[in-house]
Parts: sequence; C-alpha cells; structure tokens
Amino acid sequence: MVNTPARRGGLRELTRRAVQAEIASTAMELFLEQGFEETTVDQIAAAVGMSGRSVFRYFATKEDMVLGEMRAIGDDLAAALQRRPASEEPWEALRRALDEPLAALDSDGGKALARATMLSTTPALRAAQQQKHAQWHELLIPVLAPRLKGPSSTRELRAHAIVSAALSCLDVAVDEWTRSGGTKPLDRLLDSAIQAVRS
Amino acid sequence: MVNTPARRGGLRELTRRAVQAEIASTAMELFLEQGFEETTVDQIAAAVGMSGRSVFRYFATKEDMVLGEMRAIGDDLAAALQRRPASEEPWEALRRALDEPLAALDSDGGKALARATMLSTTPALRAAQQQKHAQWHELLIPVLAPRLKGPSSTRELRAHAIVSAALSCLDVAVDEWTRSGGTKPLDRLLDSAIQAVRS
DNA sequence: TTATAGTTGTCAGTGACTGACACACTAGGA
DNA sequence: TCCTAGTGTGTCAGTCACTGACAACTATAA
Repeated sequence: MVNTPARRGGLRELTRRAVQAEIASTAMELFLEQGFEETTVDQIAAAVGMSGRSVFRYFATKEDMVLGEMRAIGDDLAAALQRRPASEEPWEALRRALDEPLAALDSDGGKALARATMLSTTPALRAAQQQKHAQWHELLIPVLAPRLKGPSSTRELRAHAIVSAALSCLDVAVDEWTRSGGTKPLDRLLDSAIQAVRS
Repeated sequence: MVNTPARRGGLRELTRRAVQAEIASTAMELFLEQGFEETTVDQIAAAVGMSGRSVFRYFATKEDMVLGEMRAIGDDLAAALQRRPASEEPWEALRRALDEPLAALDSDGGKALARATMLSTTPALRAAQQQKHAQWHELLIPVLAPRLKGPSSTRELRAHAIVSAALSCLDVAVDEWTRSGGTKPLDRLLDSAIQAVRS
C-alpha cells in the first residue's frame, strides 16, 4: 500500500500526494526542532492528526519522510544524463547532469542547508541516504554505459566505478558545503572534487 | 560496556575477545544458514548459551557481529598507507595500501565469498558497511592529505574526494568479484575501476 | 440504492535495543 | 580468613519502529 502508484493524475493519487506532503512537512518541522532520533512517529502522527499506523501507510520508514523525494531526483538525474550530447565524455556528461539538482540545493538556501546539516549528523539518515544513492546508481548505469569506449568485457565495471565515484564526489562536495554553512559555492566544490579524483 | 577496551593484553581483555569471537562465529553460521534478517539475536544467544542481553554486552548491534572486524582493518589500512613512500602519488599509494586487505579477501576463498554475497544482498548490512567505510574514510584523510600538492585551501576537500572515490572503487570491485563467484581476480578488477575513474 | 474499492483506527504482536537491579565470581588487601 | 571492589551475568520491564488482521467508514460507479 505504501507503494501504490495508481493511475497518474487520478484524484486518489492527488489526495494521496497531498497527505504525503503534509506528513513530510510536519515531520521535518519536528525533526529540525527536536532532532530526528528524538522525534517519535506517533508524535508526528498526532501532529498531523492521524494514527501512527496510517502514517506508515504513506511512508515505509521514518527516514523516508525526509528522503522520499530522492527517488524522483534520481529519475530526473538519469533523464538529464540521457539528454546530454553523445559527444560528451562520461565525466563531463555526469557533471553537467548534476547541474540541476545542485542548483536546487544552492538556491533554496536555508531550508536545504538545515536539512543537509541534519542529514550529516544523523547516522540513520546517512545510511538511508546511501541506499537512495545506490538506487540512483542503478538508474545511471544503463544510461552511462553506452557512452564508454574500450573493451565491452569491462564496460559494466567501468560504468559502475565512474558513477560511484561521481556520486562520492557529490557527497563530498555537499558535506563541505554544509560544513561551510552554505557559503562556499557548491558547483565549484564539486568541480574541485572531480578534478582531484581524476588527477 | 560494549566499548570496553581495558588494558591491552590483560586477562580480562583476552577472555572478552574469545567470547566475542565465539558469538561472531556462531552468528555467522546461523546467518549463512537461514539469512541475516531471519535470524534472531535471541536465537544466536541461545546457540552460544547466554542471554540475549549479554550478547548485546559484546556487540552493540546485530550488524556488528558480521562487521566487527572492519574497524581493525581500517586501522591496518591507514597504517599501510602511512608506510608508503612519500614519493608515491596519492592514488598509487592508496592502491598499494589496499593490497593487503584485498589479498585477505581473495585468499580465504569460500568463506569471504559467502560473507560478501550475504553482505551484497542484505540492505541492513550494506548500510552498516557504509558506516564502517565512513570510519575508514576519517582514518585515511589525515594520512593522505599531506601527500597532496596544490593549494592548501582545497587540500582537505581533495583528500576527501580521492579517499571517497578509492573506497567506491573498492566497493565496485568487490561487488563484481562477488557477482563473478570469486572467479575474476580482485586486484585486476580494482585496477580497472581506478583506471576508469581517472580517465 | 447497492456493490465495490480505498482509507482509516484499533489491537495485538515481533524484534532490536536499553536501563535497572540483584546476584555471582574473582582477585587483592587487611 | 574475611572483606571489598571490580566485573560479568540473568531477569525484567520498557521503548520504539514496524507489521498483519480486522472491522468500520466513505466515496464513487453501476
């Protein structure tokens, strides 16, 4: 029931998304106020005005209330990579595909920063985020692999390596951005990280 | 109590390590037999002949029964990197430092492979492993950073990026090794991954 | 109006983990 | 020899994330 997609655009799906957003936003308020671990699911449920059981009908885990949107971002990322010209080198294409999600972080300023800080200081969230990145990984592989030249026997492996390294660079850059309180420009940080890795 | 180091070599510490090893080995048997999630801590406790509560006095989490030794491997890895000649480039030094832990995996054949397979198919273990890698990361940064040339303002960031990418390559290589049933040579896989990332 | 499908609350239960407490064993000093 | 401090252990009660089952409700479709 948590994974009910239904027909897109249907009324049911619409209200479902609305409730989901309501829960997520209420949860985030509480998390930022008193911490992720310190906030109980029942507490969130009470704040939204529903039973704890029902909250779990909208989010499979407590972590998903924070990271739920990451699946969609992964889809966008894969689509953006797909759109990159075939002439671009793998690294360059990946870097450019990251432009949009990066800008989204940098622009909405305070909100994203608070979120990132919580993410970097809560081990449970870190772990869940890594799982989401693993999903991104799986989405990106089939899009990146065709761009790779060289022996096909190692193509998959090399695609995995590059995607994995790129996402690592993203993590490192976002971490540094978070530590700097959002002052350092995220795109420059990512460029430095990638350049260092390819040195 | 879980983190009691005591004085090294003392009798207490010795018996503690013995009990710990006993629990870990019994747990691993059960995990391989019936799966990680399907095995209860109480079940492990019963098999070892102690109470569930006491098991948690030796391992903070169920995952640690599988991954407990990773902290020590991280220490070894950092020490190995420290020992590499200063003339070596960062990537080369990291690659060489990984030789020993890599060989350990490749040599003991079946055991490590079964473990790696379980690790790659159990999300909870994957997540815990990533946390251990984050610890490795922290250990490696101060050892690698001094090797980096270039502006000191971005030295930390670049160190983070390279270490993170290297550990990603390790993950990718081990995954492929696992998928191949341990047939493909691990060192070659790692070399390919690193070369792809630096391309 | 009625069948149907989806949503909800309640309740009972599992399993990882924690704190508190009382008890047992062991080594060292008086 | 007795006493004491340190340490390991079982038991018990409790928290919290999460799940399955069921009955009640509601909105829509025929």
